[in-house]
Amino acid sequence: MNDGGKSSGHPSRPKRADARRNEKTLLDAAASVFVESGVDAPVRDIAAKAGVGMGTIYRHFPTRADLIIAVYRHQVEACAEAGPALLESSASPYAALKSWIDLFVDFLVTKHGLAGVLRSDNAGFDALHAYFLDRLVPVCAQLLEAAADAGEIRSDLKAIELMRGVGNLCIGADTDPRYEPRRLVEVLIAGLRRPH
Amino acid sequence: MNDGGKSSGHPSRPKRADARRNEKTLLDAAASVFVESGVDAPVRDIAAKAGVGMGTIYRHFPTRADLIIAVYRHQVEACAEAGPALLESSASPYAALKSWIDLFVDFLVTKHGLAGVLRSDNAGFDALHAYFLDRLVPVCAQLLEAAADAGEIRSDLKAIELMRGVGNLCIGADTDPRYEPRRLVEVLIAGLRRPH
Amino acid sequence: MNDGGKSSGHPSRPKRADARRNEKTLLDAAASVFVESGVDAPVRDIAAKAGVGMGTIYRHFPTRADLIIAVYRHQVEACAEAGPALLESSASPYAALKSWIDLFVDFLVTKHGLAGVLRSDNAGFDALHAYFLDRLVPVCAQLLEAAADAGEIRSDLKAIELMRGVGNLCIGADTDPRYEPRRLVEVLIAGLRRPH
Amino acid sequence: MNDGGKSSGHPSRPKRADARRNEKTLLDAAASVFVESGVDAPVRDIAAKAGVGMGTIYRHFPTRADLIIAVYRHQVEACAEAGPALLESSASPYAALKSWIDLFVDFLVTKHGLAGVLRSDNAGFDALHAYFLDRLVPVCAQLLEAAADAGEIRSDLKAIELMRGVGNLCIGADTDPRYEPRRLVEVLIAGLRRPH
DNA sequence: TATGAATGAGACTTCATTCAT
DNA sequence: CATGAATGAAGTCTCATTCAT
Repeated sequence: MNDGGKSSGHPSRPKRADARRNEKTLLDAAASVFVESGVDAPVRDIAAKAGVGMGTIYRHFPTRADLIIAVYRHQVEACAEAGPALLESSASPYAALKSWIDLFVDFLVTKHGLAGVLRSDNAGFDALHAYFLDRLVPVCAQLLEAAADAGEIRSDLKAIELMRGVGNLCIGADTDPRYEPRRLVEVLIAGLRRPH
Repeated sequence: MNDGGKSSGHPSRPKRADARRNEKTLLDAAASVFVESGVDAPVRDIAAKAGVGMGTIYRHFPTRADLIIAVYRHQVEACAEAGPALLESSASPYAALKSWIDLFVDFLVTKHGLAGVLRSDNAGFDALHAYFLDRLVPVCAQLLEAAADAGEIRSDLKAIELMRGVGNLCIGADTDPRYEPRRLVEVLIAGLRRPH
Repeated sequence: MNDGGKSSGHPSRPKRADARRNEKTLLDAAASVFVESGVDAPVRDIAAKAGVGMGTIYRHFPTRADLIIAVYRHQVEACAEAGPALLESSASPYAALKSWIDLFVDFLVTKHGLAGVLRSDNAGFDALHAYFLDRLVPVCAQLLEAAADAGEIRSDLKAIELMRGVGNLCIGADTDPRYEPRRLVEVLIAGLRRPH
Repeated sequence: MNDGGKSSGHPSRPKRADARRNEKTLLDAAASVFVESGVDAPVRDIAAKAGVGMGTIYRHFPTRADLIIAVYRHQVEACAEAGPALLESSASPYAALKSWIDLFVDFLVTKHGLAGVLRSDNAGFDALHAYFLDRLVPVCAQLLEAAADAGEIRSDLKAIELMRGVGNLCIGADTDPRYEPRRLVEVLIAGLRRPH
């Protein structure tokens, strides 16, 4: 994981520490600017925020999609890891589901504009979408299945649908302070309960 | 093309006759282009779709907001009028609410991108938003109240919240064929049912 | 270019009274708008000021140059006629020259932007320029010659030069209240006095 | 212009020289195009003349005013510096004044359209106007005062007025070969001579 | 003949992206 | 490798001018 004093001629060389640090800086800057100006923010703004030249952005993330994907990968990872933990520590699978959804909502709402991208169907965003779902849907599915198995909720709604719905409900929450998605998400989750 | 009942033998193009319905044409074209490209679609595209010059757009709708507002006013009117009728013809207030929401969803989903604008808080869109809500929220509120009075649903969710939620759930339904908002809306509406 | 009512085989037909009145209205409106917005003012503005459609402007003055020329012809006529009268009523030819130049300056300064056009070399303005000079230069030349003959001024400056100079000195007087062209014109005229 | 400490090893320095050369090119091109088409010339034309993209214009001069100001600053500087030198090397203050005015006229006439801007009162041009006067008026005032002190000329005309007058007399000299402002300026300066 | 809606060229400005340094 | 200057496509908006009624 380091190149010590080694120099040229290395096949398949791991990234240098400073390069990784640079990439981290870029992602933080991009996330921050996305929050302020949306995912269409000028590259120049992101570069400025990161304190690097625009060329550096392009070096690390050849296309805007790459950058956005990287930003989301970063965020998604943290969320995904929280899923199983909640299932273990909660009173019931349904409670765990609710808690995880809350986490998911917090995540989306806090990260300004993220929900908006989630719905995007722009070419090149498929990769983001795919990864996002690949990583999070299983977690959600696990929670959903556990609750269904416990007889707490209906079992005909797929995890991907639920996540999409929750994601959509979060759209615009950041720009409109009057909009409170949590209440609606609560209603949505309530709608999952097994009908008598 | 047509002479609208007039049997005059004009050999030349009835250009001016078309122009009389130009505004309608413009609205239809704008709605259509909005569906395909969103409300930020180039004015030129809308003009091309309508078969008119760009200047014509600006003549009728000086600002983009004016155009969008006009497009929505057109759509909203039809939807709003359907509300009371449904309440009368349905088996129960809750059924009427469901039907109206279905109508609303159809409306949003069919008119691609409309849901996206509904959430916008851009300057100048306030007028659109205001009108939209002024016209539709009372209708929804009436249905909601009727259902609440009948004891069919909980009464702590405001019409504006519900509409916002339904609107959000419809975002992206047009561009992603895999996404079916109706199921989620159904779950949301189910979540309204009075808890036992 | 413009030969009044003559066209395509018609014998020179005099204009109808109402047509002439209409043209007068147009010229007044154009002059007024030129004062406010300059000679590049939108045709629509002029039409609005005159209370007619834009097409009417174009009917009477096919090109912008035609309109401007007409406006100036109108103004120039009045100024030209004042020349000989002043020569007769003044104490000396030089005094008459000064008075006429004052008149000319008043005319230019009052009619906003007129001086600016006078210097223009745009195609189509040649006709205006030519007429303007044809009508005014002889008047100025008469005054100049009289003063030179009286030994009051040097005789090596042509009328056309002097008028051009005075015209130029008036440029911008309308838009910049701090600029007072009369003092400079006075110095210029003083510079004409026969050197001792 | 070298980078001084060449051995210091600053690798991120060389671009500046190119950019500065570019700016010079831009100013020259703008001045040239202003001469041909006036200060309202399309940015595209200026960019084409300079052989650069339009964006380069905007990078260096965000607004048109900035560009014009820069063009004038460039020209004005050279003229201002010539003032004191002339006062020292001329036979009399009046002679120096005449020479400087000649220089000023040459400057204005050569740089087509410059005189036209001098009279502008458009918003944003205040800065240009202010700088222009700040830099040149004192020079002219110095010459004027010296001549007045020497009893060669009347002392009631301010430098700013004289410059404005000379500037105006130069308007159009470039586009109309028949117009020779120098003769008129000579008359104007002659008009300054102390009357007996 | 008068009207003014429609047209569309043209000017402005912004940024994504490339590439010389 | 990093930088940021340069490019130029794309979008907005304004009017001069035409022409159907």
